[in-house]
Amino acid sequence: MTSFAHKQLWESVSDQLRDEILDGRLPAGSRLVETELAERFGVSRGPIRDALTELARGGLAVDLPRRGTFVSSLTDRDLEEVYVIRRAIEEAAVRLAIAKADEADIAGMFEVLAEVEAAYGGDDLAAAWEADMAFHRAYCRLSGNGRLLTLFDHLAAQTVLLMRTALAARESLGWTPPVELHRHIANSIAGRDVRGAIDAVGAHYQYTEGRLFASDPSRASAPETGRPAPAKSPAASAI
Amino acid sequence: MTSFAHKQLWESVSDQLRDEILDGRLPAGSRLVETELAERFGVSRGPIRDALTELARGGLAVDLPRRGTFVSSLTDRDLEEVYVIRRAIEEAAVRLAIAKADEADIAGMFEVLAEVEAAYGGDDLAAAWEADMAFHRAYCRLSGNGRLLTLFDHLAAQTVLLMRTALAARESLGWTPPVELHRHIANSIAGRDVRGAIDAVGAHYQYTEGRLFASDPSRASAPETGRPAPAKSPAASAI
DNA sequence: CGGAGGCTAACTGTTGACAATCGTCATGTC
DNA sequence: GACATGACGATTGTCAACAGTTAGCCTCCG
Repeated sequence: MTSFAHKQLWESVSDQLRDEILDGRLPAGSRLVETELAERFGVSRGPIRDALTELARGGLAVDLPRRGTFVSSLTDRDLEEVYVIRRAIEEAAVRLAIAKADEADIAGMFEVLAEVEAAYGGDDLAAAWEADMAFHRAYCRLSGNGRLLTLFDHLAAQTVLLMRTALAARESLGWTPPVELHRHIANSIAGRDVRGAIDAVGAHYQYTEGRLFASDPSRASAPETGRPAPAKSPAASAI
Repeated sequence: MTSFAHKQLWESVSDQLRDEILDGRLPAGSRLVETELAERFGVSRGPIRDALTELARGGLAVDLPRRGTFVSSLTDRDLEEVYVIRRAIEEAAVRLAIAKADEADIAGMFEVLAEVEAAYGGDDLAAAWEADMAFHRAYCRLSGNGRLLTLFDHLAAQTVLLMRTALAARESLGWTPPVELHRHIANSIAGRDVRGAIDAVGAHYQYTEGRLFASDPSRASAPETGRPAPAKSPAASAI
């Protein structure tokens, strides 16, 4: 209860950089030079290195050994990877949430959902995405699985990053937010309908992926046959 | 092809420590003192810190700020968290593997499976676990999803760690390895039977969890009602 | 004019040292 | 006798500097 955890220096740096990356102030591909950041934040290179490691851990940056650290420039393929995992763990999350959440938890989830719908009604698309993630995060939290929650946080951050870079450019218009799909998920959880909730999550992702990859005909429904190099490092594909 | 990647110092340290943790030479709860390790490995504290960060990232160690780093001592609750996520992503993995794997991939998977069964026939339980993980890893790799694969690696390492510490003590006897469940998974993938493969993975986990938590009657089928503190850090529960 | 090779500058990987913090133990007080 | 308080030791967090490597540019040669 009491432990204020004495925020480490690198945490402040990491938080600040994460905000700038997700805000777009640090565009994808930007080089993050340790000495520059050290001077800018008024600390030594040590905490900067820790902060960059943390960003790389969350998928927002990639570290090329002896080359430097860069803001991740995620591709459609990366987003597909992220979505596969998000769908899998969110389906597990709603199953657990139904088993563990009490009425107060569910009421809180609906509050978040209302904020999402309000945000989509406004014209700040970035704020809407943030609220959208907060809703998904809500039932991941109700799963009571800490590992699942932090995993979701990492994946959500990567989702937001790509949303900003890729989607905003090409089809920010034809996009209609999946409000009724969200409500379907929430209602299924509230109604303790496991099958329905899992299907609702699946429907949500099917809709979203269909929307995102609509412009790429090669991914219509069949997966590509040729797999690229084994890629020991998962981030190697994204500079 | 050419890039030898010039293995960083911290990677060697991290690999060595990981082996020792999974071997049991570094028991759960052991304190990992930076200065000691620096002297032992003949390097400075910098690479040691990087190595410990990597271990913490994989869940094999926990870092208490200003207190030190310790080998994770995972609890049943941690194992349950791990298994929930493993089941979720492995179900997704087999789905993708069926879509993407060619015949050579599947033949390779069956080779690994044969090694697992041979290992379970022997008397080196640790080697059998390692082979077991290699089989699960095989179809995660066939998913073609790099993030999923590294996520699996982290979860598998935590599984092995807890297997050694907890399970070996209490019921290494009554344990019958799920060889037929493994073969069911492999056959379903080979037969391109998505539904069957997913169900086979589910059956495997249902069996394994039932075996592991059999001694804990409170977890028979109903989840616990009282949730502990929110636990901002997922590793906080495990010293 | 184009390309290969070497040179230079900049940055990361690593190191050793300093300082702040936490746990432990001893001491003193209620 | 139990609890609070203080000092000490050990360990981590942070810092500044050195060495090796990488990328970019410039020159030289064909």
